Amino acid sequence: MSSETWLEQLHDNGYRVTAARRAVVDVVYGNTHALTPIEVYDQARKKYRALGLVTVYRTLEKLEELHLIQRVHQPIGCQAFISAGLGHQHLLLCKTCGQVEFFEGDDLDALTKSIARKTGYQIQEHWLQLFGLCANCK
Amino acid sequence: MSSETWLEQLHDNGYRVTAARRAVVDVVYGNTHALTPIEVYDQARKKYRALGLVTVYRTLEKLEELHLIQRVHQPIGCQAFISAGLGHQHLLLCKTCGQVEFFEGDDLDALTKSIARKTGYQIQEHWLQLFGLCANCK
DNA sequence: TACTTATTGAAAATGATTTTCAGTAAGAAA
DNA sequence: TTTCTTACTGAAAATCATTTTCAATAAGTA
Repeated sequence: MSSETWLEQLHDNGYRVTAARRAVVDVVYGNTHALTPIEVYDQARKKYRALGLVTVYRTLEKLEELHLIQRVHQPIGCQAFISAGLGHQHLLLCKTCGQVEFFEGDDLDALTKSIARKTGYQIQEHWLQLFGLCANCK
Repeated sequence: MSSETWLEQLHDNGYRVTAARRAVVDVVYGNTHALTPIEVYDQARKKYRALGLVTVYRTLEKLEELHLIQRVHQPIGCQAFISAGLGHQHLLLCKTCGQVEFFEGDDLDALTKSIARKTGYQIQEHWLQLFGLCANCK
């Protein structure tokens, strides 16, 4: 499994595989840090100087649409993206270096049902995120 | 407990209580819907026509600093604010009308410890949010 | 190899937020 | 009360992120 997978996905969905998109995908694919569009732009331009920031925005939009990346919400801002986890996964973020870990196995059924009963809401989805310090930063 | 409480808090922290701030506080205090700066501006101007949008931004900033309001993160955007809950509370949001409910009593200790062990992270805080349809909208 | 049309980067437009600034008014002190 | 300092105000300008426009280019099918 490599970044080629993402390029194939783009192709299979009717999008063209271009040098600009390769550069963006190469930066984001498998990166364990959440990156903003500008950060992607800066890193990708090291490999492909002619890249435009607009193309970064457009490519991230398509990758998100194909569920290959997902937006990361943080106290400092909500414009960063990370490779999407497989299935129902949650994020653990290092507050210092921005490193991201995925985890699953949260069991919120009991809590969800209890809250649905108390509030009368029909609960459809949940967001759970943990913040802390990674092994390196602590 | 009324919006006067918030005005007192502003005063006690060395900020002045002005007509503009009263208008903003009157709109946000006790409101069960998350409101964006523009929405606060539109509603507050009904009571105080001379209000400027800049002052709304500045007042929201101070209310957040005093932990009287908190920012609400949603799939559609992260610029809205709601009266802050007391203590450690989480949000339940109606996807249709934006109504907000607070809840507490999540017990994530077991999960948190297990993930800390697996990842080597020192976990400091967590975000939990539920989304669904409120009793009216469902 | 030719040809259609999606994609590109640059520039302009947009929208949200922040800064600047000179006039105003809150509220402490007299 | 009145005075006086200075925090606060709204308008306009500046900034920053994101989106749209557009003519040139190149992906990839025919």
